[in-house]
Amino acid sequence: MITINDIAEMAGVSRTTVSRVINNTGYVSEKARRRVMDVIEETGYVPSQHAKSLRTKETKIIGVILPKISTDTSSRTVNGMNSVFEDVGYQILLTTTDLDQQKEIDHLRLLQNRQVDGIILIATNMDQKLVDEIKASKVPVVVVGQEMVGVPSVIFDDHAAARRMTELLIEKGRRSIGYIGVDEADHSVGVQRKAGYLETMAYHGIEVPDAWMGTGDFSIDSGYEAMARMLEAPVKVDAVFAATDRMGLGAWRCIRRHGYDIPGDIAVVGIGSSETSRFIEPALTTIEYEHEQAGSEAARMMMQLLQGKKKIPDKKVLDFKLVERDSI
Amino acid sequence: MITINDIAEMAGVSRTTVSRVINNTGYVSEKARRRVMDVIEETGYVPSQHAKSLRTKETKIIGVILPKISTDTSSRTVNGMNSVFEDVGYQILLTTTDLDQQKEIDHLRLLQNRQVDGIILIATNMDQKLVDEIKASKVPVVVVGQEMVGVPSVIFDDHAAARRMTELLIEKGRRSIGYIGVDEADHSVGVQRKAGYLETMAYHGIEVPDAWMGTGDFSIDSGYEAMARMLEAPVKVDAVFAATDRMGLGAWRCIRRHGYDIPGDIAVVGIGSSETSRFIEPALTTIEYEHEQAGSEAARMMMQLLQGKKKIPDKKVLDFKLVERDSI
DNA sequence: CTGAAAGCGCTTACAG
DNA sequence: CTGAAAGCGCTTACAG
Repeated sequence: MITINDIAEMAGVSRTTVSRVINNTGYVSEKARRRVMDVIEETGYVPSQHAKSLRTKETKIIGVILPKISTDTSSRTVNGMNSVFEDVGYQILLTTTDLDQQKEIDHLRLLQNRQVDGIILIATNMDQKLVDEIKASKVPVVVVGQEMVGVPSVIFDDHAAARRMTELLIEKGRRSIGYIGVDEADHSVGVQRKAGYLETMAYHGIEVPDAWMGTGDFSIDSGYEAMARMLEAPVKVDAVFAATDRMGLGAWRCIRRHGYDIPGDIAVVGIGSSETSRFIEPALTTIEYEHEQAGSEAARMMMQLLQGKKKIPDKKVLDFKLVERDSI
Repeated sequence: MITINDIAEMAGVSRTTVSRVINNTGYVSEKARRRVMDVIEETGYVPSQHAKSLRTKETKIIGVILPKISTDTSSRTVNGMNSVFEDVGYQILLTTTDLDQQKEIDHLRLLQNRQVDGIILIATNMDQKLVDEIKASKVPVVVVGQEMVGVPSVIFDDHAAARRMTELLIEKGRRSIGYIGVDEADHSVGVQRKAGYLETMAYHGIEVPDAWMGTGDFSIDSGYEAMARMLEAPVKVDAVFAATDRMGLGAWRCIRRHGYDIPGDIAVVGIGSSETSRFIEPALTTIEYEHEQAGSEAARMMMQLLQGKKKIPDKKVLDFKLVERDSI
């Protein structure tokens, strides 16, 4: 392996000078600079990041913790982060938790050991242990997807989105609107979306029997099953609002399998704007979140944190877009 | 920051001893070990990976170059790699090329500077410059998705898959089978799949007019457009084979929009087994590749390379599965 | 404008 | 079983 010492020797200067031309810092005579450049060019020398990091305490690597890599949401978010980090010469070190809460904490530690400059966590819960771990972090942490007080976060307005969607259903003349949610450990999806739905129903004076409230686990199948149970409710629903598109897809399929018409008998809506939801006929009405934007916002926040800007906003709430299609 | 020296001092031993207990190497008395362990425990000390890497020349990080992160294929492949790397304490450093060929080369270099232990490249082409760069790499490289002579690769049998799919269509009584492919720079998808189709057609003595051969760019829209052109061919097709599910989806939609029945008038098949292809009605007949397996195989190959095993297989060809559904 | 020297936090022969 | 010392490849005051 070729080192800075080799270059110095070949160029007939000290390694201090080589370092200076590499980093474009301090004074170097044009003649010396040229000689060094030439040698670097012909040897293909590249400085060791480790040696550099050891000295500077900087790695230009951002650790990213994902709940699951194989999802459209994750990949779009990472894509957004990548677009800003790339421009500033940062890279991403990815880890996945596979929805294991303990792993979120493990990876938080692991990444710090890797001496990443910062960590972006795509969060699915707000467990107190997790929050503690984040606050104890030696490097800046930005959270995406869940609002954590005291931690810079990028979130979607789940509450407003759910309200808006429920309103839409009511505007369209639906009254008996069922809901398929998820566990409340997930504050954004489990709590906020449900609250938006419930509040809007209450606002319009519509009572919601228990049988209209289903719970799934994000999967298509769980949406199917929740819907199947809902179809047996004593008071029939004329619409169903699934907290995610995938569960909405399951409900959609279930409704058709049971011989009902969409939207004639039952309207179906979701949140997430997946490709499949757009492609089926009738296409699913949904809410579109800009995950790329969430990623790039998180990255921008991280850069500000890294630049020592103290006064960065504690949270950034992203907009959503209602996508009205045939299922309604 | 707390270092090995602090631990040594607090435990009343030399840092050599601390290093020994951390790495579980050499002799350490039980008493000393315990003292060191205790101090590490209570201080929460973690060794600096950079200092360690600087000495050992090992980083336990594998660089992964992806053409595009926002695709099902990419994420499943990374998932597969992750599952094996995780067990052996390796992590993944991700970069994306966004289908820019120059970036593939740039990232290959960039990752070496990061002193990754190895690089896995999900390849979309076999440009000679790229091959040269790979062969010049200081660290082991494994390629996924394209066969590169002299470079350990994990590939799918695209040729056999396309043959099998064409055969199936013919078994079902179709003769006028159109094809929607992609640019030949992509050897696997562009060349191999088309060859499989063409050979099977020739084997059965079916002539293929130019108007049956379309080209897209992997997108749904490009499949739609290629199909639209094909529908105007003087000799009508009674089936269409798209080289990817996404283009197949476009063709599927185009056929229906033009008032034809699937599979009554025209059968549609693809390759890739995407979620949407499963969900539409009639569901798309397709070929399923095990991307997770491709990822884990690549990771295993990498580990063997890293362990200095010289005699690893030059390539690993993965199996495929025919998924017959209603579109045929 | 340039270089000698110290130091970043580790590991590893070597000597005891 | 243990420690002193050298060295990994860099950067950065400091002195000239």
